Formats: sequence, structure tokens, C-alpha cells
Amino acid sequence: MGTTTSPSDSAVVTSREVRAVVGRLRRRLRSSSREGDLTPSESSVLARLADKGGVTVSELAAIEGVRHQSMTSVVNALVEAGLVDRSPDPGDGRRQLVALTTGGRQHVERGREARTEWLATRLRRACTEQERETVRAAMAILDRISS
Amino acid sequence: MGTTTSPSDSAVVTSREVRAVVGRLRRRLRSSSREGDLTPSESSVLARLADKGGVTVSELAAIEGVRHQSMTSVVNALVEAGLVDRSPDPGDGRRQLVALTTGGRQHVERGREARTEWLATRLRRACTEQERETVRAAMAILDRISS
DNA sequence: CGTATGTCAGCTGTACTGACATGT
DNA sequence: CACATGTCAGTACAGCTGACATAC
Repeated sequence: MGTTTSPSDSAVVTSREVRAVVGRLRRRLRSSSREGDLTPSESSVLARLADKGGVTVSELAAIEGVRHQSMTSVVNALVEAGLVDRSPDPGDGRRQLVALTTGGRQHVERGREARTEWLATRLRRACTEQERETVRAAMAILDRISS
Repeated sequence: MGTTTSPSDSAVVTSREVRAVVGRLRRRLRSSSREGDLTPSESSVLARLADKGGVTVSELAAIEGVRHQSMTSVVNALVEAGLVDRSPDPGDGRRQLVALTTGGRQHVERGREARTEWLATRLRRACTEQERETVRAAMAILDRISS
């Protein structure tokens, strides 16, 4: 081998690096996420709901970029944990509005105070502001081309 | 809410964006990976073996950053597909050396010719060279702080 | 009726831990 | 013996599709 794909192809090289880093980051983010016994998906949805409650499952699914069937099970777990609840939409009988319970709101606020998130800590301690800007710029690019 | 976490904390903001983009990219990379009926993990291991065969399961696990138990099942799938095989290490009876079969090698070479990888295509068509450089720089930073 | 919303069941892929066997 | 290597079993998480009910 060796010829494989021309290593000078910038797009291919970049793609490989992105794949490798995404894979590694994913494992790290998962393994170091002890944010109060919630799974990463659950934490993410909870944080969304803190910003904007009264949302439907389908809307949450669209925001997170997954199917509504997948979002149902995440919401179910949060309901069982007593952190969110569903209430019927008065104007549309098909809809169920999801919102934080009092306990859910407390959970979010406690988490936000106490959490020393692994990635944020690393970004703060091991990076310059310029490096963080580079990362944000790259995220914007990747977000654009992956939507 | 709205006040939530001080939005001026560059590390936290960057961390959130990285999380969001990693999640989305992961889903996209998975759903658009039809590289010949292999799962992403399998493809990745196969590509490694094309560069360097005669490797143990534990070494593969270390390279990919997973436990050896997890790597065992990936290798099992490739063995069952007839793409790799195990052979005893003559010098150490505990070890099993994993290498591509003829069919496995053919598979890799066919794949490398035919594959128009989703991410590489996007990076080529929707990005400038400067943007790709930004992405690569960011990957280097994230790789550094996640190791 | 078709469409949107939601739920449940079942499947796959990934990676984990624990238990165990075997060889150095 | 401790340690390295490897396998298997069980579990958890995340996402998918398909089937179905209900409401617009």
C-alpha cells in the first residue's frame, strides 16, 4: 500500500483527522460525564428545557437532530426521574408539552453551579483564547457542512 | 432562564459547541457510512490492518482507544466475514496475531478506489482551503487536550 | 382522507464491567 | 504467584425502523 489515497488531498486528510478526533472525544465526553446520574442525552435535553420549556417531543427531536421516536425514550427517562413532565396542549390535542418540574429545575441549577465539566476545564486550562477561537471557528464550519 | 451560565465564559461556550457538533457529526458519519456493509468500527480496524498486519487484539484496542474486550467483538465480526484471521504468535503463546485475509485486502483496495466519503466530499466542495486548515488546526488542539 | 404527533416494540452498533481460562 | 492476553456473558446507551393510535 502506501499509495492508498493521495495523502496530499486536503479534504481527505482533514476528514480522517475529524473522524479520529470525533471518535476519541465522544468516548471521553461519555466516560467523564457524571453530571448527576443522567446520561449525556438526558442532560442535553434537560439543559434545553431550562432555556425553553413547553416544547413538544417532536420539536426536541428536531433540535437534537434525532427521530421523534428516539426522543420519546429520552423524555420517558426524564419523566420517570421526576425531572420533567408532560401536559396536554390546550390548543392541539395531539401535542404534549414537555417542561421541567420543580425538581428538574433544581437539578439544572445545582448542576450549573457545581459542574466542572471535563471539556470546559481542559479548554480553560490548556488552551489560549486564540486556540479556543480556532476551535469555535472550526465548529461553525463543521456545523455548516453537516446540516 | 436566559441567565443560565455566564455566556461570556469562552471555555464553556466552546465546550458546548464542541459537544453539539460532535454529536451531530457522529450521527451523520454513521448514517452515511455504507462502506461495503461494514460498521464504522469494522472499517476502521480493517484500514489499520491494511497499514500494519500481525497485530494483537490488545494493540488494536489501544490504538482505537477502547478496551480489549470491546475490540474482541469487532475482530470476531471481521473474522466471521472472512476479512481477517487470527494466528498464534510463535514466540508468545498468549498472543493471537490478527491480519487481513486475501479477501480482506481486496475489500480494502476496492473500498479505497470507490469510496467517496461523505465528509471528505463536503470538505472539498463546501470549504475553502483556509477553512480546512482551520478545521485541522482545531482537531490538533482537541486531540491534544483529549489525550 | 392525508398528515402530524406520539407511543411502544424490536433491532443494531458501540462500549462498558465482570468472570474466567490460559500462557509467561 | 502476579501479570498479560484473550474470550465470553451480561449490561447500558443511543439511535434506528416499523406498527399503531389519536387528533387535526
